[in-house]
Amino acid sequence: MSRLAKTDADMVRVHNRLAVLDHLRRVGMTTRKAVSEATGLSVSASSAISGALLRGGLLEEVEEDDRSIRRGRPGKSLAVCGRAARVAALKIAVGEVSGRISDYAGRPLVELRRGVDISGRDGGFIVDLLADLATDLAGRLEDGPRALDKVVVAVQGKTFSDLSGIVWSPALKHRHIEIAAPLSARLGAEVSVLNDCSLMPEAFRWRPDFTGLDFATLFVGFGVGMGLRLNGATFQGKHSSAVEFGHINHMPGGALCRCGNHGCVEAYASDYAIWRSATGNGDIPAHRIGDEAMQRLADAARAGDPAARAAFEAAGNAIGYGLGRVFTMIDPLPIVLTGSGAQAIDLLEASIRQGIRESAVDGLGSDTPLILEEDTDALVFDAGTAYALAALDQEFARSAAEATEAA
Amino acid sequence: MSRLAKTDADMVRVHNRLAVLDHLRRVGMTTRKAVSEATGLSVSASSAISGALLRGGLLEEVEEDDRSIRRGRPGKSLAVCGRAARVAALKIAVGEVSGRISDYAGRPLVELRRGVDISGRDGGFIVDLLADLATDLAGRLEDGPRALDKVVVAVQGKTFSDLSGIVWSPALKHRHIEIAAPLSARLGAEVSVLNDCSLMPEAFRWRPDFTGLDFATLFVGFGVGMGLRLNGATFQGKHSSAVEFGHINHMPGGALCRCGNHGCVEAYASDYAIWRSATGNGDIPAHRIGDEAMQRLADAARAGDPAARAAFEAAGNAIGYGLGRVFTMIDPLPIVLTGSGAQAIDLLEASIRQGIRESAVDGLGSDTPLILEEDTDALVFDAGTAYALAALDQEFARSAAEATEAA
DNA sequence: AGACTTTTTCCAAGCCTCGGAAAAAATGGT
DNA sequence: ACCATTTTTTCCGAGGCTTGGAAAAAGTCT
Repeated sequence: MSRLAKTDADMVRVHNRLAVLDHLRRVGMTTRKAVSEATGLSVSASSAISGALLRGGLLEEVEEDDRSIRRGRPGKSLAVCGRAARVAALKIAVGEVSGRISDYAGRPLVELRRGVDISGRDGGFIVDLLADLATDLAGRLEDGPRALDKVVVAVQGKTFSDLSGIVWSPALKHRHIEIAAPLSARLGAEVSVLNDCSLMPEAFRWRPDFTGLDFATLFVGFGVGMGLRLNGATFQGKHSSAVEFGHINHMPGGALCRCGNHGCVEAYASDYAIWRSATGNGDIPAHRIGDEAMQRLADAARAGDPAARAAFEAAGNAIGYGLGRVFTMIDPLPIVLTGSGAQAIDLLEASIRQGIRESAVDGLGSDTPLILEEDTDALVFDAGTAYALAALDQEFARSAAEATEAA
Repeated sequence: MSRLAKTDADMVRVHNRLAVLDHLRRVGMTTRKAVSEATGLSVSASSAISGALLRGGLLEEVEEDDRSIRRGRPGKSLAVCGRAARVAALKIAVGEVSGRISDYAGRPLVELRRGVDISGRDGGFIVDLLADLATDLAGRLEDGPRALDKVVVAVQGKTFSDLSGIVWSPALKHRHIEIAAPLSARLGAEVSVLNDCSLMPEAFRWRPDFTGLDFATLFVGFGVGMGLRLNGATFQGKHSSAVEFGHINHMPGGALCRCGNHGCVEAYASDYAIWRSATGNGDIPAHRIGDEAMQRLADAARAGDPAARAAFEAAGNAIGYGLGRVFTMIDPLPIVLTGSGAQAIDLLEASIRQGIRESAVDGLGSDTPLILEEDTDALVFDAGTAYALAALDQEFARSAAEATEAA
């Protein structure tokens, strides 16, 4: 079996339609001419493709208010048509499920959050819960309920690499839970299940300031997780779903981690690890440390409490060494930081950078940009939505032939 | 600037020509029909493309001796035509430069090895040395000297990501040495300079048993280095050239490494580290530990010498933890091991696997296949040759239009 | 209102690949 | 020997997509 597959006219069409859609998602609104210049397509091709996508209902012509006073025929502005689809991003976390429905242009339409103790529940319950959540969300849409076109479920924990369900999650006692197939049957839309942290770089997929940029997203909170954008693609393992940054070993034979190993980054840098270290309690706390408790701990450190200060410093050190190791393997990368760690960045940053300095060759990357994103939930919803939309774009571009003949 | 570039008929042609070449490199020799089946191209297209490549001189029709007694018109076998090009793979190591010229079919034609003390020499000297080596190699070709079409220089040490030269090498005192441009001017062929370890996965590019497989190549010897093949592509960083596996931190605040940091994998697992640990000498030896010295050390360990045994065990442990960290980030991968570490695998394997077990989540990957390749030089030559040939294939596929009209 | 400019649309041409038919090159049977 | 069969190649028309240039459209400027 050869590795290179053939290409033909179909692929050219799909590729170029995707290029047009992709560009419109980035800039929001432009003319056919501008699309042509940005993509390298000829004006004729840009016009033809735009026309097909317009007839297919994926794009719409919009009135641009900002028409600068220039001579010549003004370009008709195109934009992704929100009405073309509805996608849902759902999220499973410890003690909570939440979700958001967005339109095809990526605009958020409704959001819901629901505290539920799902810890002991089985797969059927989870699927029911998600299906109800999605149905309730759809019911609250302004222009009436409407079937979803694509659903993404972001999960704390490890998911199957075929996006079918959950291998293991700290939110659940049960293991190996199938989600995609049964939920898809309930909702009538394709469902993909992914790890929340590894999904996160998708949130920046069309953000102009991140275009072409390789970076890492780092979640520090209940656990510690990472997402990587490398060579313009969100990194996905073949077996596991995630860059298990939290379980990269920091200190051989070190502190006990929830995973059973000793010395993981998470065993120093997660909420429970910081709490455990600051309180001098050697055990892993049975329940999740609340955000308020972490805030109090951070305030104590800021007030000068030595044990708390030391705990945050050890956390930053472990994160820094972890990043240094990643940078040594891959490259120094800008870091988007979120979770409770982002709230305590004042306590962590110095030791993070110090850790990188000590562990990366020539200390390379110790001055890497740290971008804070306080709202983790919004980030996950953005990421899930972007993932869903990108998948829809693919499907729509592929079936554009039918869309054309329908006109 | 959009990320997706346009596609057109030209790209289709290039892609499909590459698919045909790629398949022929894998299987060595087949018929147009078989190519069609393997690539997914129609028989007509396969035939047309083969014809064009044939006229362009990239392929040749060969007599297949193994013609099984079947009915029907026998297929004419095609193969990559060795005469189409000459490529050189050169290698810079501590105290030695070497090289090999191969034909376009990848068959080795001549090889040379030359011991030279290059440590204190500057860029001009290195370029002269490589140019002379290449010229001497070309002079020894059976069918007379001939200009090279592509040259790859594999270097121990860090190289520029634009393949233009050496940032730093343990073989050289000078830093920032430009190689590609001046050597290219001397030899009349494009020159690419890459790190030897990160290049190594290329050696397996067309090996059928590695098709579609993700794996890592691990060199343990004078230094410690790694190459990664991920998603069918050899991983290259944007800034540095290599997966600096040897400098992934193993133990915070641990043993002193040549790079100046403390606790790198290399500071435990490289020849000098093992030697230093076994002899109880705390300093980094000024000169390279010879292969014979390492053999003696290994034999001592096999004979039961406790210090030597402990040194090899610590080395294996550091490698194992390093692999565990890589596996946690990426995925468990098969490992191709080469260098003096491959010779001492009996002393290392247990502690390597133990280290993976202790550092990877659920010990995943501790049973990963370890494939030994004793001949490091051959591996590097194979890799450089494959890299050069792949680059040539790209160029030839692109210019196939001209080749066609020449017929 | 007419001249200019700029964006879109329209159309013939050029390249690929595809599918089917025809040709080519062997084997097998009578 | 000779013809039917089988299998691989080649040939040819059709279809799809992009391109470049010409024509049309839709505004400003004087």
